[in-house]
Amino acid sequence: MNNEEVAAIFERIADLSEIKGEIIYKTLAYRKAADSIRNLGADVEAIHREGKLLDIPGVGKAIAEKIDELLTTGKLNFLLKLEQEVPPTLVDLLKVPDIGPKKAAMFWKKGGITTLAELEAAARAGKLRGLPGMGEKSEARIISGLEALARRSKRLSIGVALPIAIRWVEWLRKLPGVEQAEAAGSLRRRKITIGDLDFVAAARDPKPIMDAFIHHPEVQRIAGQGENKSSIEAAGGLNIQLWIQPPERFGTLLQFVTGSKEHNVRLRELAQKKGLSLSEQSISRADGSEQTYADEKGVYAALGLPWIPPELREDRGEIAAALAGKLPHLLVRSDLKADLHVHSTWSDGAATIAEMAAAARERGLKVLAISDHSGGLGVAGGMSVEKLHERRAEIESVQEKMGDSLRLLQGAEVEIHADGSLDYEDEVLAELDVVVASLHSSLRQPREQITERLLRAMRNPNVDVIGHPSGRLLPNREGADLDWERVLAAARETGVALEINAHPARLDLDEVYARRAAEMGIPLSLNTDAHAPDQLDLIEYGISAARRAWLEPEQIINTWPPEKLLAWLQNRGRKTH
DNA sequence: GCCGTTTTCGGCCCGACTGTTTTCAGTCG
Repeated sequence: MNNEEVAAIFERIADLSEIKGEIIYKTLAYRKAADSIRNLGADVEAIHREGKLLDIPGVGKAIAEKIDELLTTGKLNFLLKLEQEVPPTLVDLLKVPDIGPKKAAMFWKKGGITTLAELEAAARAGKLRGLPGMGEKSEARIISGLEALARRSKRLSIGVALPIAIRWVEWLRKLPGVEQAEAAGSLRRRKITIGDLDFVAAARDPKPIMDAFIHHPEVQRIAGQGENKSSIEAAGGLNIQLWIQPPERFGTLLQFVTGSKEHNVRLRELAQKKGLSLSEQSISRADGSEQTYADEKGVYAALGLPWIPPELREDRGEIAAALAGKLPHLLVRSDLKADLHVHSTWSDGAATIAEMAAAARERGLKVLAISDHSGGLGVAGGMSVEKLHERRAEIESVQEKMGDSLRLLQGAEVEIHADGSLDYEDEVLAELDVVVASLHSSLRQPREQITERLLRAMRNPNVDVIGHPSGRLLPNREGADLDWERVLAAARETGVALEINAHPARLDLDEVYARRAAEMGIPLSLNTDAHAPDQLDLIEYGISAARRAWLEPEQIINTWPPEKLLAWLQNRGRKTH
């Protein structure tokens, strides 16, 4: 079982326990454990083998035993029993807005409802309104919620969500009375996929702003409206929240709405230990006095912490690091000197080498590898060896024109065949300055096979970088089922760099493995995979991904001074394994 | 069910919004 599967089991236990009416702190413990497992970056099976399950935060004796049973026998009696007590289909009801564990349990016990279909039938027949705590309005909200659920978009990739969010923020900032407005929530933390959009605004009088918000032309449904907080549904089932506080309370508001929820819980626990109470409005003392904060920095300072960058606010150790003065100094765009993975018209790119080079120079890069596809990838118009040799002259000619301002490298993105062999012979690879080896096809091979395949490519001393290692496409296509323990071990052994592909549909290597890889001393390479000049700006998404992985500049070879990077590339081929 | 620079037992974040159970519970972030 992989981490995701184990995590999903504990989330299921949490959902069912909550409906069963188990004390809330037990269900929170299951959720916390699920989260931890998902964020491990290491294989839970490997940790199990080493007998180190108790080292996982939020995993104690009881949960460790459950993991052990799960990984040893493939099933979990505790869950099987739970599913006898609580109809498993009830967890589907929790997805409906306004239905939580209490209502789900009530529908089941008092109304005999266990499935979404039964719920909808009962609601439309007017049979919900007689149940405890249910009136006509609640029944109508359930129907509306069921419809919203059907319309609701899947999570958006950050590349789709960010431009939408920017548009809304600009609209908000133009409203009279709005002194500040920001996108908060998971978008501000730059998660790779976004569920809802959350905006915060500072204003003296919130009413006209809330009014404008719920009457925005894109609003399809008003899910809630109040003085400080309103919630709407926009086109495509996208849910959007707006929170408003006066300017002097904007700091606590922005902090609160940025989240994550888990980060905020830790922060509030910390506040409590200091005899303080943190909310979106202020920090208050036991005597009732309160202090307001216009910016976030003040909020963190009041708790004895340096400001924590939003990308780190996931309760993955950032508060402990902040307390110890050991927050990473995260990568910023100006740190990046090189892009080792861009395409040109020699394969499936839209721009010439000269155009890509000019765009790279404009953006302050010092090194650019033209890494067109090898011949094997038919759809992408990959280069035959002959074409590759022809291209060499053009790169050299553009290099002459660029002079010292930009160093162009002869590169290729070489296809890793289904058996792990590469698309070009070793002699051809050896002629190149940079070899990025990537999986594009047969991604559904079984774990053992696809892992071996990738490892074979990594062990080729001509390979410098493994491009978008998992091959995932966000938000829907899962990556290859790789044995990450072996992949990371092989990367450490061979010294090959793992790519963080900045394209917002990839962001691959995933942040949890990127963080672990960096901790293991594995070099990482942050590249755009640009197929046109303006796609060089997609690097922003990659930077966010790297920041979420706690990466510091020196862990990314693209930040190295050009001489150091070139020396590293030249020495790669001579490595013995 | 987890966890410990106050604790191995007794805690475990805080407030807005909604609808209904006329004083509060449920849901959400």
